[in-house]
Amino acid sequence: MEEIDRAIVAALTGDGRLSYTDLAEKVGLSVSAVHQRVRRLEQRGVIKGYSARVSFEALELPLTAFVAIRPFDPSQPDDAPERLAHLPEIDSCYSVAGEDFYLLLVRVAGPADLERVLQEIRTAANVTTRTTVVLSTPYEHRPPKISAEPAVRGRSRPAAESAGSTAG
Amino acid sequence: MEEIDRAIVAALTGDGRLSYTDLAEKVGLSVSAVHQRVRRLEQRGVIKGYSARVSFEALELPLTAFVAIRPFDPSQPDDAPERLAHLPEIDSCYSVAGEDFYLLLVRVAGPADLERVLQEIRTAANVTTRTTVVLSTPYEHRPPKISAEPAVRGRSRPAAESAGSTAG
DNA sequence: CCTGAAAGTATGACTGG
DNA sequence: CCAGTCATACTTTCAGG
Repeated sequence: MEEIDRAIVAALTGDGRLSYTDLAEKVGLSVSAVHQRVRRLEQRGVIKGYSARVSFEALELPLTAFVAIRPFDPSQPDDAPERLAHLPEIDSCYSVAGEDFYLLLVRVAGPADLERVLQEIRTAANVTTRTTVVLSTPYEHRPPKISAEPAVRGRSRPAAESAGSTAG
Repeated sequence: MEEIDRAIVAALTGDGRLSYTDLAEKVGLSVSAVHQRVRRLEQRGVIKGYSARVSFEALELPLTAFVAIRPFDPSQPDDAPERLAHLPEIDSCYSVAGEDFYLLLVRVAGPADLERVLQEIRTAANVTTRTTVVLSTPYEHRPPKISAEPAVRGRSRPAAESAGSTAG
């Protein structure tokens, strides 16, 4: 990916509702060109979609917790993510290396809700849980570093490109 | 918050670029009314902003890890979040209950990058780290459950519903 | 791959139930 | 608090360098 595409992605991660007009000004292209690039980025899957950022406190889900799970019986087929997908309190599910099998991020209304969700997790996926309550969130979902200077790290790339220089 | 506002928030978490026209159709109000409600939701901080969802693989950040940290010297002032904020590889920082002080979510290009970031975390915040590598992400950042559970029992005027299968 | 322009559509403010 | 209208701005497509 090249410099202008990175600038577009960076701008849209900061404000997903930026108009093509503003975007064109930011990156120094015409509106049509920017529009074309955004469509290509969406089509290639670089931009997967757009979301509103909501306040979980305002949605009455002020309690966040990480729930590490591991199966009671490791010989059983491991389909925990599917068996837990129906629980709307689970924000994210990560398959992890280490002692645990999965790490879940859950958001609930309070301790009583957390207790209920933990029970549902245990019964639905036949797992044990180890829960870490989040006390506060200094920052979350920060835009990734998308610099204009792509650092090539140890992967083979087309021979025509050379590290650190702009390619045509 | 009431039912229609919840429906609006749910729709916008699923697609942050929905037009007010589409939104009005979904919730069964006029464009003007929906527009007014969205502005109030933004103003009240329920909707904090809009973002593009990007593919971290496409951004050449395919390696995700959780880094639990705790200070070398617990008597020192605990300002780890500020001292780590400058590291762009840190996606999120959670203050947690339990053995560790903070849980960081980091995204990097590969193992070599992870090693470098861990060193930077340790020196910048004077902490020890315990890292859990993410192998895969079955799902992430799912829209929270918003509707169907009003806080106060009571029914306002029924809104005409049409075409309801969005944002589970 | 870019620019520029034209048609269709959404937005934002305002009037009025 | 909701609906309708209108001027302005944006989006989207098409022709062309």
